[in-house]
Amino acid sequence: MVNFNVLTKSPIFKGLSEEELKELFGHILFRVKYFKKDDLIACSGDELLSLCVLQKGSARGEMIDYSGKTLKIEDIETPKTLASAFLFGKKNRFPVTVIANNDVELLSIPKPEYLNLLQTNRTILNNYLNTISSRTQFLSEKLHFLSFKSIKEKIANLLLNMAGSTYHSVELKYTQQQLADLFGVTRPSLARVFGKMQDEGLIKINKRTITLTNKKGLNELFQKN
Amino acid sequence: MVNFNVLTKSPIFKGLSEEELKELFGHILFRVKYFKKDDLIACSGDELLSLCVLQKGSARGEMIDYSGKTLKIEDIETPKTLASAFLFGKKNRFPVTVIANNDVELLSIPKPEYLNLLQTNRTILNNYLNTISSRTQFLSEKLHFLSFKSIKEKIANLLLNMAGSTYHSVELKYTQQQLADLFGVTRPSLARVFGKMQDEGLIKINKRTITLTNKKGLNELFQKN
DNA sequence: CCTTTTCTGTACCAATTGTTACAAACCGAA
DNA sequence: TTCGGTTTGTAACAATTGGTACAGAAAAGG
Repeated sequence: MVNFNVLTKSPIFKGLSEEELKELFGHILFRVKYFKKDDLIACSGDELLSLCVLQKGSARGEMIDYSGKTLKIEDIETPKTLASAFLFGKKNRFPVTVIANNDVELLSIPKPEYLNLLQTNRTILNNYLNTISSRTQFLSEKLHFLSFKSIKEKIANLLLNMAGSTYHSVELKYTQQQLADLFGVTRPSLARVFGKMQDEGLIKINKRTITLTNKKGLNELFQKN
Repeated sequence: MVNFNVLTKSPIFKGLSEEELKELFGHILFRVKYFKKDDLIACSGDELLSLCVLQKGSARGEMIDYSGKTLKIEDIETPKTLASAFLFGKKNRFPVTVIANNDVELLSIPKPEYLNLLQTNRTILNNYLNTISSRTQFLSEKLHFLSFKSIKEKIANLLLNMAGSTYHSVELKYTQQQLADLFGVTRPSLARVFGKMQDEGLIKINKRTITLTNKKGLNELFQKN
């Protein structure tokens, strides 16, 4: 049975009332699939032929390596959609293997039916476009951030971003450890670079407050590429 | 004037005939904007309020750093769309500054009108969904690839991907230099790691052909994370 | 105030990669 | 074949970062 109340809270159906949803679902084909704990919901590489919305329970995405061992895990909670960014496009296949964490109810709408929904209802179209676009933008930002190779560049980028063109000092909201995790480096390495940048006269550290004493110099770190 | 012939070749209008396009464009509002060489088409941070298709000329995307100097460049050729992945989503703003390389004609369709097109014509909807989804998938892959930190991991990932589960030897289609550029590392560093992996008995190198002598060992490189 | 925990600065050494340089191997064209 | 350019293997050294450890500073809690 479709749980319309849950669906109204999902990213792709938000903004619609239960009544509107019921009306829309009266004109399309769909299925509700049931899984028990540790059931296989989808396999990495499976073609995505329908939009899948978790309306009950939670699932985990697992990466399987070449020898068959589980690698990384990502969790998918209740009102969310499975691999929504992979429903269309050239490689419309599951990037991960999806397994049920507990009793799971999955609303499955075939791609053609979902296209009907998108063309019928502007809110649903807007929701979907915003969802996948936001994801693209998130990935773009992440990728841009990763383009800074050295720790020094990462710090410079962070500080210049926080300061903008007006401010000359910023206050860090993270501990060194949190910042190190964010950068994907070790804490001592981060501290070392901070110290070196202070020695070089680029910044001045006072507790969590960092003064950008040489903005021009910080900028020049990016020139040599 | 709209050049419908060019538009039929653009990623978001392909599959439609000139006649169909003319018919569709008869029901929506749009503009054609003209730019001369080095004219500013859009500024980084500008809100994206309309879909922009290049129907003549070419443009370049420039990143401006904090001190005002130009950093990186990306080229946009004729039948393509400007920042199509940034039309929707939370941060629907230009990620780069766009400047005309020569005489440019830009078809500009306001967002609400484009939404009408998407709802009216299934081909256009499919095209757009495929376009931005493919981009997301491209970014996802790139990001996944960047998650391998060391050169050794990158090589192992490449080889295991090329070999799959059936083959035990692969032939590289790139020179070391090309591969190094792809990985974002220097050529000698890459060669060094290749040599070391051969010494460790993981692979065997014969010209461009690489035999995976120890697949299990290659896999284990990813375990320690 | 003192104690405990957390955070920070720093030192040391190992591992990895970049940089530069050079010679051998390879390959296509004359 | 010989020549010239490209590709590859390798070496030596520098720079960066990771890993580990430890002491002092700061913060939190009694």
